[in-house]
Parts: sequence; C-alpha cells; structure tokens
Amino acid sequence: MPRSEEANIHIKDDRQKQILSSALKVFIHKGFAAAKISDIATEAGMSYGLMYHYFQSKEEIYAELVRDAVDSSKCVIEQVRADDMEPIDKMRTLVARIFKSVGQDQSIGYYFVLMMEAMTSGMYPAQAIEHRHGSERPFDMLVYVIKQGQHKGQIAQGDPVQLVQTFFSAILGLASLKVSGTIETMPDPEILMRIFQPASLTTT
Amino acid sequence: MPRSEEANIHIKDDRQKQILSSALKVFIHKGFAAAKISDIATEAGMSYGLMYHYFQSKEEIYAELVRDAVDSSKCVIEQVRADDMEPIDKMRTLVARIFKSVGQDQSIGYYFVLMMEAMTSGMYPAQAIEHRHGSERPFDMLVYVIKQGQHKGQIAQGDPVQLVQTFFSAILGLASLKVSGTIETMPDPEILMRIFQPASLTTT
DNA sequence: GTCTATAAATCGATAGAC
DNA sequence: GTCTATCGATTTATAGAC
Repeated sequence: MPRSEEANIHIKDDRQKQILSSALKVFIHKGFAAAKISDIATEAGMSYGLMYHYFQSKEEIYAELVRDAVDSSKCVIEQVRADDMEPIDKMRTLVARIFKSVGQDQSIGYYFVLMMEAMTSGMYPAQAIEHRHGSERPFDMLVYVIKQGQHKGQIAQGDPVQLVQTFFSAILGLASLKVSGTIETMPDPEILMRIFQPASLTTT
Repeated sequence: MPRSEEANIHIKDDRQKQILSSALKVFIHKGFAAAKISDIATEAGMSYGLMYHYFQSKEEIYAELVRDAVDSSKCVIEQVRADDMEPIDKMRTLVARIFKSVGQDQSIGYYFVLMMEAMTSGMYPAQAIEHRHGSERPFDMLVYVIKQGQHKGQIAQGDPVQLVQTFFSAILGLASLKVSGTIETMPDPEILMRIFQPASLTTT
C-alpha cells in the first residue's frame, strides 16, 4: 500500500482548510461574483480542477465560509458576554478585539468583511445569514448587552436595536474599507465607543 | 424629414439618463461584477443591444456613475460647509440629509452605496475615486469642518482624520445595509452624532 | 489524489435588418 | 433610433490520463 487510509483523510482535511482559507482571502478582496475559481486555486497553489474534488461549486465554498463567519462572530460575542465585567467594558473589549484582528489573515476581521459582502450583495437574505438552527443571532446577543448597560446607566438611553445597528454598520464599514486599502489603519476604538456615551451634563 | 435633429438629441439625452438611472439601481443591489447588461436593459425597458448605442461598455457606465457619485457627494458637503452655522451643526445637517435620502431612488444615498461598492470591490484605487482634476477630496472637506469644530470645543479632540474615517464608514455601512434590506429603517442620526461629542464632565 | 484537456454555459460586445 | 441574431471571450464544471 502506497499510502495509508489515514494519511489520505489527513490530506483531504488539510486541502479543504487550505481551499477555504484561500477562498476567504479572494472573496473579501474581489467579492463573490468577481472571484474566479482559478483565483482561489492559484492562491491555494493547486489546479482549479482539483477544487471540484473537494467542493461541488463556487457557491458551496462561499456558503461554507459564510457559515464559518457567523459561527465565529457568535463565538467572539459569546466570549465577551460571558466575561465578568461591566456591560460597557464588554463592548469595549469586543471592539478592541475586532479592530485588532482586522488586517490579520484568517481572523474575525476577515469574517466580518465577508458577512458584509454576503449581506450587501443580495445573495443571501439577512435571515439566512444570521439565523441558524434556532440559535440566537449575533445581533440579538449584543442588544441584550446594550440593555444591561442602559439599565446600569453606562450606555445612552434610546432604542438598543438602533444602537447596535449603528455599531455594527460602523464596524463592518471600517473593516471593509481597511481590507480594501481605502484606509490604512483602523481608527482609535474610543471614537466608536462614544456612540454609547450617555448625554453629557450641560456645561455650566 | 420624419424627425428633427433636435428631437433626436433630446431622445439621446433622455435615454442616457434613463440608462444611468437604471444602471445605478442594478449596480447598488448586485455589485459591478454580478450586474448584467441585460439586467440594466430590462430595468430601463429596452433591448440590451441598444445599450451599446449609448455606451461603449459596462465599465464606462459604471465609471460615469462613480464620477457622478463623487461629484454629488462633494456638492452636498460643499453646501453644508458654505452654510452659515456652527461646525457641529454642519455635520448634523449633513447626516440628516444623507440619512433622509437613503432609500429614495436616485438620491445621494444611492451614490454613497455605489462609492462603497467601488472602493471595496477593488476595481478603483481610492485615489481614482476621490481625486479628480486636482479638486479637493470630499474626505478632506470634512476634515476641515471637524478641525473648526474642535477649535471651537464643539467636537471631541483627537485625530480629525480618524474621526472622519469612523464617521464615513458608519454612514457607508448603514447606507449599504439599508439598501440591501438588512436593516429596515435608518437609526436615529443623533446616535452617530455622539462620536463627535466631547468627553462629558465627570459626574459629580 | 492530482493534473490537463475539454465540454457547456454565460455574457459582453458587434453586425445588420427595419 | 431600435431590435434581433450572432460572434467571441471568459469561466464554471466535467472527463479522463497519470
């Protein structure tokens, strides 16, 4: 026997990860429609014919990545939510973690850009992206933290949903512009954090 | 003579506007790569062959729209800058105007989404989009307003460029998510305005 | 498991009739 | 000025050799 069955499985698993990793990089830079299978193959250092040995189509690769992106986001949010700290500091930690990762390969930042592309390209309805097997949406997880912060007076009053929308949009926008090279470095996270700031006392 | 020369010019001008209007709608919903010429033709209610009577290529239509978008943005910013009001209120007016227009056809909101797509798709380098015949970039125009606001104590201290980056990203992100249907309504503009808010006095 | 050659489909762009 | 028919290039996806 030239190769053990076990080794083959290992290769298979390895290749799949390699393809997904390369595909993520290509997709966030060119978008789904403009990304060619050959681009992904080149990035992964293999022939494009081999791609179809591991995935049925370009869409399947994309769908798999979007799933990973949602799971990864939920994971990060779940971590900060479970942390023992004030609600406002949970948000601060989340922003810091995301900002720091943007620009690093295979990070949560890349996943955020992919989700942005998935949502705006109109390929996936928003529900399909966020709603998975009845589990809580990343979005709602944040709304809950915001409400806690508002109750404690750490976060400005007003519709928590709108607050999260603005927060998310800014992060997605910044991550996308960073990856595209439109902006060179991420701004100070504290700027964004100010959207949570309760109204200042009137200056007397 | 069945038709006057003048009437032909009128038709030509009319058709071009019609095509650009339809193309804008298609491009912001599907992106450049996924948008088909036939999509635009259908939206405009004409055959796709006729498109090439008015434009040389899909790229030319897109490029024309991006130019319009930049010009339109500059126009809006120029208006608020010229207005006789406090710097912070200039920003407030700008946000209000943009937020209100998002979701309306052929508005500045559509143009913002197009610029976002143009920047993130990597088709155009950021310079090509913002830099035009030596005139001031929309971005720099805002930095100037911010500096004035900081000098007057109306706007938080810190790098004005980062402030504008965060501001722009949030607007672009919100506009994109609104057009894609990810969010149903635009949030309260005052949430975003808080990123300008100077540090509140310590609650005593 | 991996590659190359090829089929099949899509789409941008053109030509020519009306 | 407008439409339909067609070309040509690109790309997804498959088949078969090694």
